[in-house]
Formats: sequence, structure tokens, C-alpha cells
Amino acid sequence: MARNGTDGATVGSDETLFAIIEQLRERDGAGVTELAAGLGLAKSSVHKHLRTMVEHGYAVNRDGTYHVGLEFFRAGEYARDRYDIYHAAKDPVDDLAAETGEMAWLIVEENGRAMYLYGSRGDAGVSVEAIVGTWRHLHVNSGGKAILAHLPDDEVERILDAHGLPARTENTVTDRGELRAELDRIRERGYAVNRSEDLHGIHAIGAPVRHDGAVRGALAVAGAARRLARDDREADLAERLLTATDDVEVNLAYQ
Amino acid sequence: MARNGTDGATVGSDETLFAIIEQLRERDGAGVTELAAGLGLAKSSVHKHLRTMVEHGYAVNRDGTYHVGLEFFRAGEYARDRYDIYHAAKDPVDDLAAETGEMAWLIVEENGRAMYLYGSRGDAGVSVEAIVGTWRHLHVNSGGKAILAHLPDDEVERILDAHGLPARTENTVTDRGELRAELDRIRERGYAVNRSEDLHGIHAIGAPVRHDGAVRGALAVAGAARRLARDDREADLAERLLTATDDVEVNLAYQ
DNA sequence: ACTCTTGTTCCCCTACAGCGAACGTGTTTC
DNA sequence: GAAACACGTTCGCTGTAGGGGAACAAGAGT
Repeated sequence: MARNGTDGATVGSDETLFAIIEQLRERDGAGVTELAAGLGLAKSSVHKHLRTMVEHGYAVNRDGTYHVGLEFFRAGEYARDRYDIYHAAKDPVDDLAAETGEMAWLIVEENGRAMYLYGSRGDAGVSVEAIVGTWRHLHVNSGGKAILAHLPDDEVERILDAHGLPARTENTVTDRGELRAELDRIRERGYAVNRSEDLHGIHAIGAPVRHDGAVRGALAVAGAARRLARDDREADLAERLLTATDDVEVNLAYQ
Repeated sequence: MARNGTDGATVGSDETLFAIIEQLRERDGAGVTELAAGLGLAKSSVHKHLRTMVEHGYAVNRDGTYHVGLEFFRAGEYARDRYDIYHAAKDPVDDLAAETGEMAWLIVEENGRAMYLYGSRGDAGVSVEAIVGTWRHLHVNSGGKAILAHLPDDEVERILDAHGLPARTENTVTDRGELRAELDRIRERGYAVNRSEDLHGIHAIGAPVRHDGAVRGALAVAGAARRLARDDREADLAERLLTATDDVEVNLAYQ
């Protein structure tokens, strides 16, 4: 039915569903014909999926175009709230952003990828909203590297096997040996550094949040390379960052 | 395959998928066996769905138990951000909560139901997070009634046909004629009132946000019945509420 | 060492997901 | 203003893959 060849054992209809969602997002809403053409499916098949989704709130038909529905928002809020580190880190991240005047982030790992769970920015601005809720490879940002550095070795290997080390900029670490060496340095130093490895002109430092001997996520401070590159600035930010992660760990300990 | 009898034309596998998500949420994470038993499906079927979901980030396997995945958070953030009223109303809602010291809400309608898109609370507190991202019937809260009052008559009828007028408390309006009369009053008065119709001891007032001649959502102020019941308080809150909706409408007009 | 319970894999079978065509409705075009 | 078009929706048919059951592996508890 679906075009999956040797996936192991997955449900093709589910994959079609996910593909429709993806298309709805990419096209910012679309009609049945457009979706069917884009996915190489029959109009009737797409229609049946959409009807099912609408019935459950996962899609809406607004003025003749289908859109991603707010049931996803409901499920998404639940998925985020499930992380107690989110509740423990919210205030510390806000404080960190206010103190430093830079952007501050909470990052967690799931299925070997990094997700920005929460963000705050000293001088307001909407740019935070564009990042929260997006995936990254763990190796391209400071928070992700901080997490990797404190994950069991075999899990790190599994993650690298599954997702590889694709480059985002010319500074991205793309070599396993190099990455492993850097993870050692991160463990010694206590925090990770990102020098334009994800986005040009953006530097960041990130530190892990640990609880019960396992990494639960990471906090990061990010800002313009020009400002963060100075050594004394890095030391100051690192100091404040580690204080913030301490706060989160305390919050986690006391629920 | 799925047990849907006379649904019209929906995809059974999709419904199974949604049912699994629902179960994962209700049980706060679960194993294959538990899910299969709860849904009356074979373990192998549930497993196949879960594998597909994990592959796409819609589920995670943490320590042997499956959970709702953060891909839902990604899609949910997108679904929320799609509403420009969200961006237009965020600050006004915060201001409204700060000014009044009560809880302030942004509510939108989708598929005939009300969704709390954003909330703010004067004196902090996490209670807001439990409400944001949840559905309500339109007739049980002030924001929903304000929306209903400004929807075309035929659409109101369709919504009532589809969702009915179930009671949440003994104060809920459950009669169509009564509701229609109240919608008239709301249009005259400019705002809607909720007197413990959704939750005992909680009163609220809500006003519509309109743009291009159509309702785009509603703001509401809610608080303890004891405080809000006084007539002078209602007048004061209504004044501030309507100022806030004006602000949102201005923000919408200027993008 | 034994049992019990779990997640996972394998394979068969038939229900249904996907298709194509037909239908209805609204919009554009000349 | 009617004809051509494009769209969403509905309707049966058909072959494939979704679901079931059993077997397997891997821990956990006794």
C-alpha cells in the first residue's frame, strides 16, 4: 500500500499519515489535489486520511484548505510537560537570559537528536519562538555536545551510527575521533563550546543537567560570535551557566 | 482491520495510531503488552505502529516504556504559531492578567470546539499550564460563547448538531433556545459571562476578537466567583477586557 | 534452575488501503 | 451565459499489507 520497501516492519498507512502532516506544514496548508500530486497518491486516499485526521482534531479544514490541527498542540504540550526538567529549568533559563542579555536554552535528547524545549531572550524579541520545537543533531550545538559527553559510550556510538555527523557550517565537527576528543575536553572543562558550528556568527556554551547519575538535558547560552568570542566573556558566561544548571539540578532533586 | 463500523470513509490504521497515542497519554507511558490489552489488539500490531512512530519521532522508548514523542511538540508549536492571533494576543493577555491580577486567556475555535491557546496569570503559578492546550465545548466558557455569538447562524447550528450541549456543572446552558437568547445578549452587551458553567467557583467574562468581519478568537478573564461576582468588579473587568481585545485587533490589523 | 512476563520477530490470511473513475459544485473564460 | 475547467468528495473493485497468532529471546522474580 505504502511505498516502503525494506523498512523492517512498519505501518505504511502511518507513514502516509506522517507524510501528509509534513506536506501540510511545508506548504502551510494545502488542498487534496495538491497533496495527492505532491505525494504521488490518489486523491481519494489522501482524502480518506484527511477525513480521519479532521475527525480526531489532527487537521482542520479552514476555507477549503486543510491545515495541521490543534490536537497536535494538545499532544505537544503533553509531550513537553512530561519532562520534569522543563518545569525545573524554566525559571533558571529566564534568569540566565536576563542576567547575560543573551539567548538561553533548554535542550533535551530524544531518539538521538536534540530538541529545543524552551528558550528565553534577554532583550525580548520573537526569534526564540522560531527555534523552540525544532530538532538538531546533537553534535552541532553546545547543549547537544554537553549531553553526548555524559551519555554512556555505547549509546553515543548508536546515536552516531543512526544519525551520522553531517555538517551545518564549515566549523561543524564531522570526524568521530575529533568529536570523541572534544567530548573528553567537555567532561574536564565542565561545559561545551560551539563556535559557529550550527549557524554562522553564532557562538554558544552549554552545560549538562544531571540527575540520579544520568544526563537529563542541557542549558546553553548563545549569542553573536563577536561578543562571545572574548575569553573573559566566556569565563563569565560559563560561571553563570554552571550556576543555572546547578539551580536546575536542585529543582529536580526537590521535585 | 480496525473496528470502525460505519464511519463513512476513514483509515482504520490511522484510528489505531490515534488510539495508541491516547492510551500513551492516559497511562503516562506504557508497554506493548499493556497497550495491546487496553486496545484489544495483537501485540504485534501495536508493536508495528510503535516502531513506525518511533522512527518518525512521534514516540520514544525510554527505559523500556513507550511515551509520546517530541515530534508532537514540534507539530504542536507549528499548529499554534499558524494562528496570527496568537502572536497578536500574547502581550495583551499578559498585560490583562497583570492589570487585573486574575487569569487571562486566549481561546480559538477549531472544528467546533474551543482550545486554550495561551494563558497568563497575574500572580504567577503553574495552574495556567494545565489548561493551555486543552479542548472545551464552546458553550461552557465565556470565550467560547463570545465566539459562538459572532459566528454565522448556520455554522452555530452545525456545531451544536455535532457536539451538543453537554453539562459541566448545574449552571451550564444546555438548552438551545436559552443559548440562542444568551448569544443575543452577548452581541448587545459586547461580552459574554460565565458563572460557574464550566468549573465550580470560577466565573469569567470573555469578548470576541474580530478581523475582516469574522471572529478570530476570544480573550477571557477568569477568577474566583467570590471576587468576580460583584457588579462593580464585572464592569471594571469588562472595561479592561474590551481594551485588550481592541489591542489585539489593532495588532492583527498591522500584522 | 525454574517460571513468568515482557518485547520482538515471523508468517499466514483476508480485510481494507489505495486506486481510478464518476459525480457534484463552484470558478474562470471567452 | 454556457462551456470548460478545477476542485473536493463519493463509490466499488482489487491486491497488498495490516492484523493476528504463535514462536522466540531476554530479563525479572522466586
